[in-house]
Amino acid sequence: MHLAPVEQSTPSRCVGCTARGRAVCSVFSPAAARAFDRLARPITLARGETLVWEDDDTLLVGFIVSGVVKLTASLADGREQILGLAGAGDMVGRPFGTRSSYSVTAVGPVRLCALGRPAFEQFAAAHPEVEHALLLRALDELDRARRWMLLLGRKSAGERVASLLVEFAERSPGNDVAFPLTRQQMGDLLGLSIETVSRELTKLRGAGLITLTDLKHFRVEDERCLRQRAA
Amino acid sequence: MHLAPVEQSTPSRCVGCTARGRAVCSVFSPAAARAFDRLARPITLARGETLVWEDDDTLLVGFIVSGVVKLTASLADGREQILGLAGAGDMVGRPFGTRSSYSVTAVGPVRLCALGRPAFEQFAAAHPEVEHALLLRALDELDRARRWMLLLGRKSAGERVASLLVEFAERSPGNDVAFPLTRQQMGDLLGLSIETVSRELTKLRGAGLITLTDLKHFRVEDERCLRQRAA
DNA sequence: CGTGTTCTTGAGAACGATCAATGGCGGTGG
DNA sequence: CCACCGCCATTGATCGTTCTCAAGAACACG
Repeated sequence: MHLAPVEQSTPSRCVGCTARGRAVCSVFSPAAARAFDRLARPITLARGETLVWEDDDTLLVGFIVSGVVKLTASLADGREQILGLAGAGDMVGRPFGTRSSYSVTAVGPVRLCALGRPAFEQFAAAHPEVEHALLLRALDELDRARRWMLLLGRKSAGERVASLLVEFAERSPGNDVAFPLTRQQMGDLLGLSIETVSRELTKLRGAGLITLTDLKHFRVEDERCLRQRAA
Repeated sequence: MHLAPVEQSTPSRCVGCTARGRAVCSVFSPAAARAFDRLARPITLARGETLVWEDDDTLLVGFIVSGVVKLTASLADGREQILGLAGAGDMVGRPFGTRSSYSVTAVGPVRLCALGRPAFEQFAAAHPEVEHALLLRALDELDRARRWMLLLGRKSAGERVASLLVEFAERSPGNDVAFPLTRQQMGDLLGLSIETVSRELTKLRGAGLITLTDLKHFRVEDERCLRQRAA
């Protein structure tokens, strides 16, 4: 029969996607995956490239396949705040809204899977399980943003840096952790100057809580104490 | 006929609800409204009463009918940060998650409409239009939280206070605005001490941008300049 | 092996917190 | 009705933390 189900003849690219397990896409039904596949196209960003600009119309929604992007907001005089990081499986962009209130910029090389915002909105509306998954993620992100507000509003510089190192350590398998960010980016995330970040790191080193093996790597020597300092 | 549609005989309390137009409930189908009505019960809180405690299990989801609640997180030594305010029509609680990462406390007398978290989750899952509305709200809240992160991380005390006054003014119809918060609460929201808030208010008064008619009311004299100071 | 970038360290200034005292307002009870 | 009390807000003086400016060191790149 040459009238075999046409779906079989368009194998989904999603199937082999390395971010599949972590992304919203994991809840796609086979039909949804095929529909998504037709709409999405791959995009790559080099380090420093910006996908969405603050205050611009959001034309795209993307799902990160690999790499890390930062979400940043800034003031007229150039002061910048990193609002969050997004990695493999995370969504970037703002469905159901026109203006983006932040920029999305690649921290390193990034691959993602993008579609037009209106197309994605239609797709989501047609698949309640997708909207449910988006809701769960949005609520999680909201919790994370709010926890960060406590850090920005009330924690001291030392507590902020310790908190960040704990977060890095939690995301890393071994005891030896790589800084995924430059000092400048850590400052922008913590609401501190680059010099203060550096000084607090040397304080922690001096206290024996961490060792800086390399400029880009550290080792947690006393996790208990480090967590305590994170307050 | 005594077999008239049974739905007609259980009029929905939602129908007369004053928060109806602003809440997620506005998208309820008649059937959804009746189902919601069976599950929800009214709750009142006095000023200072806490509905949900930080780090506690979230047992309830509520929709505010009138009044204002604050969402707060705090550190072991008592430092506190207000993460946001919720008013008529807003949802409080954390569906689809067990632990609340913040407390919910009444700023003044509050009336709300509450149901058990699991019951609400089932209800939401059964009504995709409700989940869609929740998603839109969650994304909006996320944008607001992130805008606040820029304030907490990078704005000066003067800019923070001006930003807050602009927000108050935007929510008020006339030029004469009431502070919905005490100085302490404003400090907790802005990540500042109570004294700094007070000093910045007098600076703005001295500059002629606002007049403090009463301790609890101010008038915007130069909105353009005030916005400029909000950076 | 330079050259540019990033990181560290230091000195000084500025900003906001803390401590302390005073003033204003509302509620309560005599 | 007034006096008292408690809470909230303002103002001042001082202290500490963090930022800014500046120089030098370590590293990454061609």
